[in-house]
Amino acid sequence: MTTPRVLPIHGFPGTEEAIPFTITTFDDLGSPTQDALPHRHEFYAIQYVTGGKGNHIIDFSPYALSPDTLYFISPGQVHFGQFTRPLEGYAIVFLEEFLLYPGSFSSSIYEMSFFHTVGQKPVLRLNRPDAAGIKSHISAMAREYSHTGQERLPLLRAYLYILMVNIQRLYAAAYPVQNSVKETSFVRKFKHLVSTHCTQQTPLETYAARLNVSTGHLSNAIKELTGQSPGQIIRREIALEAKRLLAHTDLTAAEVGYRLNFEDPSYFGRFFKKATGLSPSTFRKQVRIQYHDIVSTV
DNA sequence: GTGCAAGGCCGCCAAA
DNA sequence: AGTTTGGCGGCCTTGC
Repeated sequence: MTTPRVLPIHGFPGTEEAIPFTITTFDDLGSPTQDALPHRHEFYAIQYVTGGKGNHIIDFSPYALSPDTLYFISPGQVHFGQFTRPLEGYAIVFLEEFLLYPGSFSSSIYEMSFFHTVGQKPVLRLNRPDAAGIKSHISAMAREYSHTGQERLPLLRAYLYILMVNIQRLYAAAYPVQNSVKETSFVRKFKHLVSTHCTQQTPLETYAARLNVSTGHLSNAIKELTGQSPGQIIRREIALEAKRLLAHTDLTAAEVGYRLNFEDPSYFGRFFKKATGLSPSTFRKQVRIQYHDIVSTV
């Protein structure tokens, strides 16, 4: 198997209608080969798995697939599946703007702690009664999706919102944190901004301006809530992007560095080693052995 | 919010 | 050839 030269980025799947929202079963999704290759999305995805066997690898962490489990993929995350039995269940995908349509709810995607997770897994295993509730809600969503008429759009938005608030409650119970939703949503918003801007050299003031706070407040708040300085978080995100490119492309280490705005390959090497404990080329070898193992042991 | 000093980051160079 | 390590210094970030 040859490594693709570039890492695929999937835009919103083409639909006959204009709304950035779809719900499908994995059967209807067609070629599972697409999901078996490392790729990333511009959209959010909630996967409700009811059957199938294998592993789902999200940004280098493998998660065994099991029934009655939800998987949350945020924009930019590199993921792929290794299936020995095809997936069963639903995939719900949407863009953030779907929640922000005129007349929609004022809530923000960043209030959902299962997207842009801060330390927690992007996975939620449901117990039997919770799974039944989520499943019937998603089934109702899928039915509404196949309808036509004016009420469809507001209903789908409402269904999605209620689904996410319900998931949020279960997720918060599974992964308790001490900070409030408002505080952690600020962190998630910052981290998402960082993940989309870290490949350019973006000064701290730009992030602060986007978040409508001063640089001083940004530094203090992020340090307070995460224990890390903004700079540390930015560098961690850059290191993650470097890992993605090393693992999934044929770019040389120096080229990966250039892409991430490192003028000097030698400094990039030192940066990467400090962040991950491994040199770029050792990481590349190691992760490919790991993935090969996952492929062959499943 | 402002100022300042210490430390860490980042780029240049050499060498293995 | 490309990668990795190390020294050196300007300058940005951090934390008081």
